[in-house]
Amino acid sequence: MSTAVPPTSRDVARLAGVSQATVSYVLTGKGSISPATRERVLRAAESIGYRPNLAARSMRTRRSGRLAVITGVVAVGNQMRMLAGASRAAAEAGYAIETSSVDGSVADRTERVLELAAGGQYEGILTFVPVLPDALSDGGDSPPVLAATAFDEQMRSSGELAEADLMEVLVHALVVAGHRRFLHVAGSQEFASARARRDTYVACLERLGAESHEPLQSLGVVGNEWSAESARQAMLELPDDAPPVAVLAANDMLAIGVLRAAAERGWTVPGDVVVTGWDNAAFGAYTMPSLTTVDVDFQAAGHHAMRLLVAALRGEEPPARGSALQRIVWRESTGAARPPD
Amino acid sequence: MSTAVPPTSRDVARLAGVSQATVSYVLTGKGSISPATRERVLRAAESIGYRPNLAARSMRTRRSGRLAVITGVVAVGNQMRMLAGASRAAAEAGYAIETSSVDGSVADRTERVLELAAGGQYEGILTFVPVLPDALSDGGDSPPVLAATAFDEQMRSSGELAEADLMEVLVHALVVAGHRRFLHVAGSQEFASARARRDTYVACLERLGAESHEPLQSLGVVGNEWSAESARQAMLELPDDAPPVAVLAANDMLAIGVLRAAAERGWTVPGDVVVTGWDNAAFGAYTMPSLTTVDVDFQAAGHHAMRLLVAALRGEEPPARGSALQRIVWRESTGAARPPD
DNA sequence: TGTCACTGGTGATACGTGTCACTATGGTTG
DNA sequence: CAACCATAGTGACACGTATCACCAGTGACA
Repeated sequence: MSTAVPPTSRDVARLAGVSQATVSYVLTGKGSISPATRERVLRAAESIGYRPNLAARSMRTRRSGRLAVITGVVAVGNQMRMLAGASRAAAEAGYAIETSSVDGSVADRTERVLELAAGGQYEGILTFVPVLPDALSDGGDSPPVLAATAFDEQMRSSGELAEADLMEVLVHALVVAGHRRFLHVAGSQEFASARARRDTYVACLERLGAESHEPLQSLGVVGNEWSAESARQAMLELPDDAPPVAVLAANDMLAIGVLRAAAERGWTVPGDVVVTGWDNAAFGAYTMPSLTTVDVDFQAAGHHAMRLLVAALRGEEPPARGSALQRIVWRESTGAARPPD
Repeated sequence: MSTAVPPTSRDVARLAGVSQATVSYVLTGKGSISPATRERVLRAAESIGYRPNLAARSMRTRRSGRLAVITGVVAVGNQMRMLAGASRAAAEAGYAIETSSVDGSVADRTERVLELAAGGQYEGILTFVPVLPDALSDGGDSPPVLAATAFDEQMRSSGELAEADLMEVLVHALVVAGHRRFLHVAGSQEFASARARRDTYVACLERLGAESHEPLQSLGVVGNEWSAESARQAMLELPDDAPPVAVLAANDMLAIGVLRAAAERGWTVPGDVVVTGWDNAAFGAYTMPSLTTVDVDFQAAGHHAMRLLVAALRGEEPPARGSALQRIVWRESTGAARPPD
């Protein structure tokens, strides 16, 4: 009752009255096979529930059909959704993905990626957590390694709309709403997304400060990790005369730390302080006050990342990204501020 | 420069001056090989960077060495951490895991699991999201399918400490603190964890109601999904004379919906209402007030789940779970309530 | 001394597939 | 009618490993 031997292509061949080679040609669609025979083979395969043995196929073709995805346990973005998108894209391209979770320092992660790349059982590697540039490659001798966190830089260099551009929109809207003093709570600068948001913030404030008629003040940039606690600490260290101030946090986890600290200091939000986050985490709509944030389509991002990887390992042109993946969600934490239009 | 053919066991054999069979025996540790020869083979393998071809091995052994993990995108627990734990356990047991993300109804998920099980390329399947019992099996003809969400039921039947028992501790502590009116906001009853928490709550209140000198009132159980919005709605529908009431939510996402609704209704927490969550989500320490919750070691849970699966497919006894994976984290949302000791 | 058990190792084979080289069969053309 | 070609299909082989059957040598023991 236990081990029913799975049917092979020879079984199918016997049943269809053809040779095993013919079955193989039918299934790969490569040889020249008459429609009648093709039909007969397909029926035979169907009838006995034949499924090609992937191990044998992969030995013959020397392609494993497997991709590795490196995930972390850091509370950044929504890796679960990215994974879902990547998983779907991989399936569409005929690949299976294998997940490898890794924490530790960026050096540890890089080490792990190199190890996986050298292992030779993956055709490509996609990482959701940052690694040192040494590990990244787009082909050649070793399998391509792509960092999903490096998008922004790629896009920036390729002239596409960078994902952090919405940071400018946020700042503009807050200026229009009358805010003059700004603070950015940055995320771990290992992440390209954190760097992009920070850089955009800095550049934007500089430019506005130069253009503006009224004096615009930046209290600078604080923080260098993704934890709510670091954001809270940064807020608690602000001088007493700080508010009113507009705090732009690099993600929602930092933003909730800001909210908490404001409450602890007796500052009202959005009265004394306004706050924005990023990522549209599920809890953000239910904090008091609810959190203005940037909604990111993580599933689409994961899907796109995987398509980029597949394109790279097939030597195809990288697919263009679809429509905008992000939009600002205005909520209570920014008070009356709204987009200019 | 492109395709350097990877070395095979024959290359190792030639280099070590032995037969290919000997190399195989050394690497699998099965034959009788002299220490000297073993050493020589290992050195040779090391020197040319030999790695066994898994496809060839798996064809020969008829074992794929691969397990599938089904994840969802539902905001329950911390699947990322569970995945990390499961990933580690699988690696320890010599298996590779392949992730497949699936959303949709429980029927869709079940369909997908059955499909993967029938595919024949996985030796076992672990699912983090609930599926219909039809799909679950622990061996026999098809590969074993184990639902990581069904733990509680297994533990309950085997007499171990059930994970929902801390619900009783929560209720007790709140009774001691003087609370007399209770409400449970339940999660999706598809999940065994949600059912367990609900059942424990109901049983506990019934028992206390019978024993107690003072009248204990349960406002019943509301909700049947994991969304903060459903919890909020449930709270908004409470009659005006409801507080003071102690609200025990099935997880932190529900709890933050409760907090939000309480604020909207003008009820203070923990003054008018006290609230507890579950899972110790990262945001829970930073809400206003911070959230009393149950800390769950998801990584250990995922690790344990994978070990159960591996034991099942090897026909071994299921490993006993280690020490307690859960503990209550008392925070502001329950005011002065503390454990009895 | 003959035999037995044991150690350390070899040669051959099968796993299931994709693909190369080749053949038989008609059909078309000179 | 001979020569050629396209079509449809076959037989054989190789991929890299694990394992079975077998063999040479060595010491122990009757």
